[in-house]
Amino acid sequence: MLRPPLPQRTASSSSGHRTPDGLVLPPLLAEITVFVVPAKVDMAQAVSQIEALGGERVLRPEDARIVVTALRGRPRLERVLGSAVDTVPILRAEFIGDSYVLAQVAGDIPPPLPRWDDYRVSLRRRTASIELVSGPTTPRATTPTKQPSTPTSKRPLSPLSPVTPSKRPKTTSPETPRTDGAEPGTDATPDSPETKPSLDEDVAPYPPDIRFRTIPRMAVQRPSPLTCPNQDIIDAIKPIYLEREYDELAQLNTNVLSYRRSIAIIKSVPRRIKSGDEARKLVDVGAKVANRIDEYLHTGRIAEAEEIKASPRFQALRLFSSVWSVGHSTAAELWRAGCRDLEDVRLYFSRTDAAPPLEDDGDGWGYDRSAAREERARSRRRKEGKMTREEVVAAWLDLKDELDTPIPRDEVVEIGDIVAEHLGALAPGCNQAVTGGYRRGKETTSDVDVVFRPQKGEETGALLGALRRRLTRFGIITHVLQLSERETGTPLHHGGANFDNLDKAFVILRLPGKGRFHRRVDLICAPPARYAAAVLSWSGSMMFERDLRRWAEDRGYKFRAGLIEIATNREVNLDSERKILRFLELRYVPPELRNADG
DNA sequence: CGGCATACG
DNA sequence: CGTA
DNA sequence: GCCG
Repeated sequence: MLRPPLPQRTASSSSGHRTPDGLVLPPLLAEITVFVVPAKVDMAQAVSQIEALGGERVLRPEDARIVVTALRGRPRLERVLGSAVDTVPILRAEFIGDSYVLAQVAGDIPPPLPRWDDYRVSLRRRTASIELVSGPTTPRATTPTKQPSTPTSKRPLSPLSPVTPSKRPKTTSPETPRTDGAEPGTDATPDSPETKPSLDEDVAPYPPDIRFRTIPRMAVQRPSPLTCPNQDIIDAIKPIYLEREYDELAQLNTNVLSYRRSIAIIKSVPRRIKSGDEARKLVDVGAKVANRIDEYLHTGRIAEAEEIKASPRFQALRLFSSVWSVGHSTAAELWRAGCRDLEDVRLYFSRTDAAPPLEDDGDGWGYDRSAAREERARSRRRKEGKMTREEVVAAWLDLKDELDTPIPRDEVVEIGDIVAEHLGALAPGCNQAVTGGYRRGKETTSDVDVVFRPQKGEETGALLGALRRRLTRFGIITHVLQLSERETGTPLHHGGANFDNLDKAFVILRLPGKGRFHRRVDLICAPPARYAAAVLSWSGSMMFERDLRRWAEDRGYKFRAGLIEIATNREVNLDSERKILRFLELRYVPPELRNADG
C-alpha cells in the first residue's frame, strides 16, 4: 500500500481528528474507502470532509466501499465507474456532508453513520437494494424496539434468519402430539431403541419421571437446561476434576473428561437424584462418580473436594489461570516458580517475556526518540494482535476487576448493537448473531461472542480487518489479544483440504460513554456459506460441541467450520442450524437446551 | 484396551 | 501451550 | 473414568 496510515494528531487517543476549528471529530468514515467521482461541481469540500472524518479516498472505484458523486444517471456513471457501477454502492455527495454535520454535534457518544440506503443514486435499472443489517440500524436511538433480547419466550434467541424474521419452522401438524421420546415408559413404549421421536420435534426438557437409562449418550441428543435440580451435586464434585486439570499428566489423565461427561449428563436429569446407584443408570456415570454422589447425599459434602477448595495452591492456580494467556500448565509452573499472588505473576513475565526489539526503521539517529518509538510499537502491537505475553498479562491485570465483572444480558445486547452499527457502516446487509452463553440464555456472561458474515463477494478477512480497525479508531476496541485474519485474495470456499477457517479477533473493548467496563469480545467472521455452521460452532456449550463432533464422526462427517463428508472430502453447506442438525439425523436442540457444561 | 473435538496463533 |  |  502506498498510503500511510492516517495521521494521528492527538498523542493520547487515536480516535478523533482535529479540524481547523479545533474540534475533534469522531472518525465516522474510518475504514470506509471512498471513490469520489470527479465532476464539474466542485467536490473539494466532500474530499476534505472525507479526510476530516477519517475516511480514505481511493483512486479506483473497485477498491472503494462506496462511490460518492454529484452525477446522476446510469450512462454517465457507467462511463466513469465501468463495471463497478453495479458492484459498489453509489451515494449522493450529501452523504458526506450529512455525516460531517452529524460528526460536529457529536457529544460523548459518536453517532451512527447515516444509512447508505437514504443516499442511493437511483440508476433505474436494478437498483441494487441491499438488505438490512440484522441488528438494529440505529442501535442506541431509543429503547430497543424488538430486540432478540426481549424474552418473547417463543423463539427469542434464534439469529439465523434475521432478514426474514418470521420464517415459520413448520410446526408439525396438530395430529402429531408431543411424543418427545421424553414420554415416560408407558407400557406401550418400553424403552426399546424404537422410542425414537420424530426428527420434526425439537428437543424439549424431559418430564420429571424420565427413566435414567433412556437418556442418550450424547449431549446433542438431549436437553441440557441452564439450571438443573442437581446443581449442588455438580458443584460439590467440580473441584475434584478442576484440580486434576493442573496435573502434569492431565493430557493423558482423561478422567477429567470422564467427570465432565458425567456432569454433562446429570445436567439433563430433570429431577432430584436420590442415590449414587440411581445415578449409575445414566450412561457415563460410573462407580467412582456414584460414590462421590453418595458421599455428598449422605454427608452434605465431599471431603476431598472441600480440601481442594481450601488449599492455597488450588486457589492460586485458579487465580493465575484466570488471566488470559495463562493456562493450566503455566499456572502450575508459576506456582513452582514461587509465585503466590498476581503481582508475583506480573513480575515473573516481565522478567521472562521481554518485548521484542524494535525493528530499525532506518530513522537512525533518533536516540532521543526511542522511548516514543517504543510506545508506538507497543501501541501497534496492541491494535494488531501482536502483544507479547508480558503485555497481555500486564494489561489483563490492570483491567482484571472489570473483566471479571459478569456482563448482564442488556449489555451483551448493547455490545452486539455496536458491532452491528459499525458493520452496517462498512457493509450493510451483513448477518450477525450474538452467540455463546448469551444465546444459551445465561443471565450474565464473561465474554461476548459475535458471529457475522459478509455478503457474497467480500472477503471475510477484509471485513473483519476493517471492522477491527474501525472499532479501534473509535477507541472502542482497546486491545487485540489474538487475531487470525485470512489472507485477502484467496478464493472463497475451495473445498476439501483447503478448508480455510474462520477469521477471528479476540479483543477487549469498552463501549463509549461514561461508566463503561472493559469487556472480552470475540469477533468471528464466517464465509457466507458457512455462517450457520459458525453460529452452531460458537454457540456451545463445550460438551455440546464435542458431542456434536463425535456424533458427526460416527456418521462419516467431520464437523469443522462446516460439515465435510469424510469419504469424499466434500463440503456440505447448509444455511441453518436446523438443517445441519437434521442432516445429521438430530432433532433441533434450542440453544437454551445446550447448556451441557457444569 | 483404544478412544475421548477440533482448529489456529 | 494458549485460545475458542 | 467410562464406554464399547
